[in-house]
Amino acid sequence: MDKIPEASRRRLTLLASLLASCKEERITSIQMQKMTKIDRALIRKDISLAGFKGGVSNGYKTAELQEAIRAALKLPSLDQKRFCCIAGLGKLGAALMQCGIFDESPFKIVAGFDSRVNRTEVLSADFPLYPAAKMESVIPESGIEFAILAVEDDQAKMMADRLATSGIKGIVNFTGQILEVPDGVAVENVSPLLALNNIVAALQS
Amino acid sequence: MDKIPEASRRRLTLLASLLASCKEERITSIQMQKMTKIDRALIRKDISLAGFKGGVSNGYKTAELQEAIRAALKLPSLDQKRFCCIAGLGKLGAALMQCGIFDESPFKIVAGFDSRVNRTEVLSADFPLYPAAKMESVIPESGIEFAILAVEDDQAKMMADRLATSGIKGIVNFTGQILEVPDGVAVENVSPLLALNNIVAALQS
DNA sequence: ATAGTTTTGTGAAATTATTCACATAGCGGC
DNA sequence: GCCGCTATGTGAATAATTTCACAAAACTAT
Repeated sequence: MDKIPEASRRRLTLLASLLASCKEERITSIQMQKMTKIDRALIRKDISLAGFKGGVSNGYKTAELQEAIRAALKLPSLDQKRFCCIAGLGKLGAALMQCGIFDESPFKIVAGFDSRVNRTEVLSADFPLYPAAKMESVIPESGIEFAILAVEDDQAKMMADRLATSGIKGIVNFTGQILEVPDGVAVENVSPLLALNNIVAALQS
Repeated sequence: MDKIPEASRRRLTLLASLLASCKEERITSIQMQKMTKIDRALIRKDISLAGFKGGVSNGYKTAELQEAIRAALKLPSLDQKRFCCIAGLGKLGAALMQCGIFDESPFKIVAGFDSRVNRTEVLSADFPLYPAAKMESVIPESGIEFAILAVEDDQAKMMADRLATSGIKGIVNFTGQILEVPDGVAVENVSPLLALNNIVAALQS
């Protein structure tokens, strides 16, 4: 149960997500392979890496396995919400904050930031919106750990720097820019453009 | 120049994206390492895998390297646009179609779909919006290859099935559901929730 | 029970990926 | 043109991941 390698971690978070929306009481490595395209022997190895041993001849108990993976990866649960902010309240940022995607999740948006004052005034949310100048004070004071970055590309670098300076531990990057961040800050690139390029590249093989 | 392994491909698309927004004329593996956190020896190996040999003592020519990577991965360029659609015109889908993120890209949104007729009537875009029932006919007829899936979670499975049936080759999945798709259809999961979980898991190590 | 399936958990083997290390080559200054 | 610096390109070494294959365990049905 030492350190789980990155590739396994990513597969395990995917499995956790799969299990979260699985309605069956039990699930086998074969079924998980069908959903995720991950080889079933590898799935079993990953589960074993996560320190779980509960499988039997008709598979794993869904709830038990999910809980084990969440524990191994130290994923947050609904009763210990982790605070996030949205940086950039353009069309995309505004939609992300309003679309309710985080409602049932262990993550809670507690602030929004934009460098254009009129965005923070025009929009409304059930958490406060601040001008970007307040980032450095609001983020540490509110215990915000993670940021959704949805600014225009030309502001991405600057905003990422400021988020890092403010003590943010992870950035979900919706911009098309690759962010250079200090060690200890994790970046997850979810730009639709990058995703499409990855798809095109994958189809070639 | 045979087949590039998936891990290398992903690093190369990242490099391509980095190069696309790099204003310098030349770039070295050391600078790329600083931006991407990929070891510079590995970056050189990947570039070599892509079949490029142009580096010299002061690095690679940015434009040349970018072009070589795009060619090796067969990434689309601005003069051969690839057609996409958006499935799900809720807050997030509508924002994605309006926020202009694809404007300067080789991808072009040419249709939007939603199962709620009033969404397709209320919203407007510079491409047509259709009720979901039209998917199976519009997608093949318009030459649409890729889809952005931004429906509610409870419709994700059904919509993914229908997209696959309609001949879609790749899905950028914004939903929290893991999609089971036929072979030959690529899925890229960009759910912000999955991204946040990956970040939390990464920070543990 | 018992026999027949099914699926896990895991060492060992095979494969793949990454890092090392260095010969080679371009560039800049003198 | 020559010397020192810097960075590439790449075999060889190392490390890691994935696949294989099978004994052990647990269900099912009779």
